[in-house]
Amino acid sequence: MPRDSSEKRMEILKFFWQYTQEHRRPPTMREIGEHLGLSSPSHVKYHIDRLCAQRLMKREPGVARGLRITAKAMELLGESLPTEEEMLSLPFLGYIVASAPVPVEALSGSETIEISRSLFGRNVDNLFALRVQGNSMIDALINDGDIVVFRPQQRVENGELAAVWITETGETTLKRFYDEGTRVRLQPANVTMQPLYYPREAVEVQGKVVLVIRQLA
Amino acid sequence: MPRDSSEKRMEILKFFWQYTQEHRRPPTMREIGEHLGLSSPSHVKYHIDRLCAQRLMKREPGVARGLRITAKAMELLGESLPTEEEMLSLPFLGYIVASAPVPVEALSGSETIEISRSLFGRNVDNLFALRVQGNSMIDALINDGDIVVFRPQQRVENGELAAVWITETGETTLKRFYDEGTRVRLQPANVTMQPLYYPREAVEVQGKVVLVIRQLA
DNA sequence: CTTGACATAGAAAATATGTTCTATATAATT
DNA sequence: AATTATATAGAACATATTTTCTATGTCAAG
Repeated sequence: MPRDSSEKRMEILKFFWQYTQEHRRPPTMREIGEHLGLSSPSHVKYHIDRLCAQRLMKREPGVARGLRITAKAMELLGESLPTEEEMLSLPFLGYIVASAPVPVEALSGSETIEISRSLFGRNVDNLFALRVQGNSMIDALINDGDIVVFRPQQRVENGELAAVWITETGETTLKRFYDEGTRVRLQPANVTMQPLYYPREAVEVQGKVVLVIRQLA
Repeated sequence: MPRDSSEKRMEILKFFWQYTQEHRRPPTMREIGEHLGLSSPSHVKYHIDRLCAQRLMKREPGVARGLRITAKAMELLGESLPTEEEMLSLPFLGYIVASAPVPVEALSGSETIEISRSLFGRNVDNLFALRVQGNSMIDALINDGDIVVFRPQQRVENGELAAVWITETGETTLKRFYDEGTRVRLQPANVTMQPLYYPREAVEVQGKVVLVIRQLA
């Protein structure tokens, strides 16, 4: 009885995707058939051929498990295929503190943090991540323990959140940055804390905050 | 001439990885042998078997292209394997508002958001994500536009951030949840806003906040 | 020097898997 | 009513792939 077989084909795509995720290899036609309850491999091939005609799948003739799913099919499935290109592996450089910032030496750890590319804009070069220690940025909605991702840059607009390197102490701190002409003001985002003032050449902006991640439970 | 065959094995791992990336399926032993210049499949199997013994690869006997590379091998290769298992594809269900919460119907979108598994604890079943609209949770450091990830659960501790379904309006809202015996209090985290009170059976906790993500630039 | 572990090759056998062919049934079309 | 496209099954076949077996050459250790 020819039921709605477009649904059946969709089921094939879905199964193909699942199976590939789980086994790290494409399924055979028989495996697909088994899942769908189709008892002959030729029957599966029949549907596969149609899926290929619709450009929802692609095959390399003659190779075992030589099936692929196309981007078109992925859209149809509503999956955003998390390929390697979609993922960024950011260096996770340790802690950044407001009061007693990390020495730059610490900025060489080998840990990384994986974050989906889609959470960022165009330029994702050299992004790096730090974990915030202390609650000096609480008014900027950044809490103790939050992970902050920075885009490296030497200049930021006044008032932006930035990682700032203080030459004389060799430490880096997270503050709101204000260039006031004769000096710069590093402003904690916490009403109970006082700003720091430095000559402009005594500090160096290392990057600006582009993402904040907070783990709760 | 028995050269340094540990290097040869490394080459196998490397080729396996490359091939898998490129073709979206594991290579056969013959394909590996061809690449390495080994002329017999048994020779390849010989090395593969040793790689398996070292737990650098894994196989399912009898299945064509039934090879895998282990995490241990990935480390060896210096690749940070952003595999599917390391990634979670959470359903991104739309917006959640405090004042005028989304109707449940909206909770069926097909968008997803990719987040690294490592940002979560043990249980990552059925996590889902919403984007916050409005600033009613500002005191909880959750801002307009933030992405919030929930773990589905029916009970939360008093004071925890929860997605709560209000039966009569058919809407879901993000609040601090307090069970006060005769009633429940849904408390916005914004001093300028008043709490909502409901009979306990009029609301249903849908999940608790486990992650907050804020994109800045 | 002998022994044994390792690296290699080739062929043959055993399976796994894709492909082709024949046949049947239903639904839509002519 | 006849025709055609679609959906399905089963068997047989061809080929891809893994697995087993036998052999040979090198090297290190006894």
